[in-house]
Amino acid sequence: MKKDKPKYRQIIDAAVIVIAENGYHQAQVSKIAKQAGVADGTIYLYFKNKEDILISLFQEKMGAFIEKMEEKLEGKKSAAEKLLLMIDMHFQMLSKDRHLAIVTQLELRQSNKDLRLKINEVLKGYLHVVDNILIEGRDSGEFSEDLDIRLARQMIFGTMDETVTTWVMNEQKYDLTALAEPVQKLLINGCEKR
Amino acid sequence: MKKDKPKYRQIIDAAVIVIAENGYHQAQVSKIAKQAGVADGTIYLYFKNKEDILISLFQEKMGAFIEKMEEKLEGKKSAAEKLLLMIDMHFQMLSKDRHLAIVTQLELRQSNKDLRLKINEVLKGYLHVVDNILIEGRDSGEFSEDLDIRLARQMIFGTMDETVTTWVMNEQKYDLTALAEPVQKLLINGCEKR
Amino acid sequence: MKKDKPKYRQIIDAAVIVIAENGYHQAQVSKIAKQAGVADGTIYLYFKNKEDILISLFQEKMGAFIEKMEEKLEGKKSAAEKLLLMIDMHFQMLSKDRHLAIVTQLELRQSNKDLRLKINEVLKGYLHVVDNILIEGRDSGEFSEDLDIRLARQMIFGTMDETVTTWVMNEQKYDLTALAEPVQKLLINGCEKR
Amino acid sequence: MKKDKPKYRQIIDAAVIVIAENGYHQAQVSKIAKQAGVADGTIYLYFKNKEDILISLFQEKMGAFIEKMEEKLEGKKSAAEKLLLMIDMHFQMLSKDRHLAIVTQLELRQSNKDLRLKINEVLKGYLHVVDNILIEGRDSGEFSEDLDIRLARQMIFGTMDETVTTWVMNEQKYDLTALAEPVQKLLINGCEKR
DNA sequence: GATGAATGAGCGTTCATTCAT
DNA sequence: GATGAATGAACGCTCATTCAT
Repeated sequence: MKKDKPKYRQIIDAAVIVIAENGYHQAQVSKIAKQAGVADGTIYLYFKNKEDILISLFQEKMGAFIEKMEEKLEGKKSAAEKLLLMIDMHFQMLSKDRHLAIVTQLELRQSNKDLRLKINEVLKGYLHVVDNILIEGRDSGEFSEDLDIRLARQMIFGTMDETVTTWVMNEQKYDLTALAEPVQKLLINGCEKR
Repeated sequence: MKKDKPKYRQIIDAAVIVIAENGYHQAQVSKIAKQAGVADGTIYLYFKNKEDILISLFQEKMGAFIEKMEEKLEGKKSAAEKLLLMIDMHFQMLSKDRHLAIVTQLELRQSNKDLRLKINEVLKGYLHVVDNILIEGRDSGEFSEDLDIRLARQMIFGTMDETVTTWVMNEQKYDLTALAEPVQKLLINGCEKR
Repeated sequence: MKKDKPKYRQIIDAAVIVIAENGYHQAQVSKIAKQAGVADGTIYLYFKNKEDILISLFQEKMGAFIEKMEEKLEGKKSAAEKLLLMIDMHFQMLSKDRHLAIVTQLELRQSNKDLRLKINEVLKGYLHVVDNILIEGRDSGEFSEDLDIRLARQMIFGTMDETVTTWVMNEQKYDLTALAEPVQKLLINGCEKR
Repeated sequence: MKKDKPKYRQIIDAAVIVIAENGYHQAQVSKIAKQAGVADGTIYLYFKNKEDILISLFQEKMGAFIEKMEEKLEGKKSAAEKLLLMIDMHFQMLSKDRHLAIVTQLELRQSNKDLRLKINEVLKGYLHVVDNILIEGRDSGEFSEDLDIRLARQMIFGTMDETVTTWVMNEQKYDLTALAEPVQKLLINGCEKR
């Protein structure tokens, strides 16, 4: 399996660094190869084409993240707790790897529609995690019984995404993880005075 | 003033159509010129360069939208009503112009960081509209008194954006405007049962 | 006659200034028109095309110069005196008009072969002046009897031209006219000790 | 070293031919690549840009020429002999390569000021050769003791250049090398009868 | 005569991908 | 498996010239 050979990860990690430091459109294959310490041609022994590097990058990082999250979520009882854990892990993952944050929030979005459709495919795993939390919360009576799962999921995703993107655009100047709890509260309670 | 001449709008409208139908990276200047019914060189009598077309496009469409919205908002009393009006107008604008929806939600995001920074500049006007609604709601006692304006704004923006993008990615198959009210309710009440 | 209308000279003078200040390749017709205070299209009422402006420029400036020189040369007796007068007038003309010097020595040479052939056509008048001085000197016994007129003319032209070009390239920092006499002596006596 | 690879010379030689046959402004990179038998992109593995081809062309041809000349000059005793050798070699180099003659005398002069400044830089090596001959001649008593080296150099350069340019403009119809001796005599003796 | 908006042909350069070694 | 030299398609922009007013 190619994915288990050291050069596979080497190239993906190089791609994250090169894209974060140079921007998507200045991340030429030759630069990634140089950063990875391999020849240009070697890239094509491990990836079908440049797009394949980016999809694989997303799959590797996001796949590992979702797996880890599902594990941890089992330890939590209420939907509210699960939601908080998810937001917190999401913010922590991106806080820890500033390169990855830039790549996922800014650079990878410059890819064309095709690539983004494939990225969405990967995101479906994440989506199911959110849906499960929401369904669980609705069925247990924690959340409103007529909660529209799809809309609620879009609110949760959209809010987290906007929060992280704003943080990246502000050059990661403040502590993102501190926002996990207030964001969770906001998502659960909404704006209204209670 | 160049902006008042018919060819200015002609070119911008052509750009929206060409970008929506061909994608950002396949929207060559010559294609836009052809669609607008002018010569390639004519473009440069009205715009500094290709990027300038895109910025102007965004300014024209968004600027007009924000203006119209501010006018209409004056007629509403409560913050909740204003929020609903804003979401509804936002969804209606993009529902009415399917090309514009594709361009703002998918294609324009492929632009480089520079262009996106300029787009964000334009968006600041929208941001103020949201902030004003939130502040008003908080001060009037409608919304929670310790509402974090910045976070709430990110939730509102993020949710609307995610909702529209999902709709566009699903090829605009369902009625987006029907979602305005449920989205507003969700933003105000959150997920929790009350 | 178009040449007698004020706009004809106006445009030529504008061309000299624009070319000297912006360089040959940055001397667009629209810039020349603006400098001349006329509309772009007006240029084409007085000149066939852009090349025609440059040829006319050269004809006007050089034609007037040659005429004036021929007049003055009549007052001189010896070929040596005539040679000195010619060199002196040549250096003075270009010393007085720094823009013209830049245009003839540097910028106009960037024109294509066709234009330069036409410029050479204009220069033939000058050439005859030199040839006449040389023939007169040879026949009067002042100059060597087996002087190769063509070679001698090339030496004189070449030396004057190189001297002026070097002066222009050195940003006209020293007094060119002071070189007229030493140059004439050098051309007459050569390098050898006598 | 890129300069030692065969394609480096191949491209330079192709540039000489293409420029000579099509003119400076019609010498597109794609034409040069085709003539050299390489792909367009290959040019950019050996040269920074189009201008770099032209500078390198000049450096290669002129650099080699000056080196060869300095070697041969050592075998000559008197300044007069050295001057003759230099003129002869200059005329022979350009006589042997008709394409190169066209390029250096006509086409390369159409380049912009930047390129010509770089060409002048290369010419400084040649300039030193001439200066050395003149100084030697003056110090040995062969040439006039109050010879102005700078002016004399301008005369020699100017005369050679004008002679070659006239020959090229006359489509190289006569034997240029036959003019080496008469030109040398003229430069040493001047016009005057002795 | 004068205007100036409109035209449209033309080209240097980049970079993902290949393939002989 | 690994290399890296070679490939060649693709495009934004300029500016001399025209012509309807």
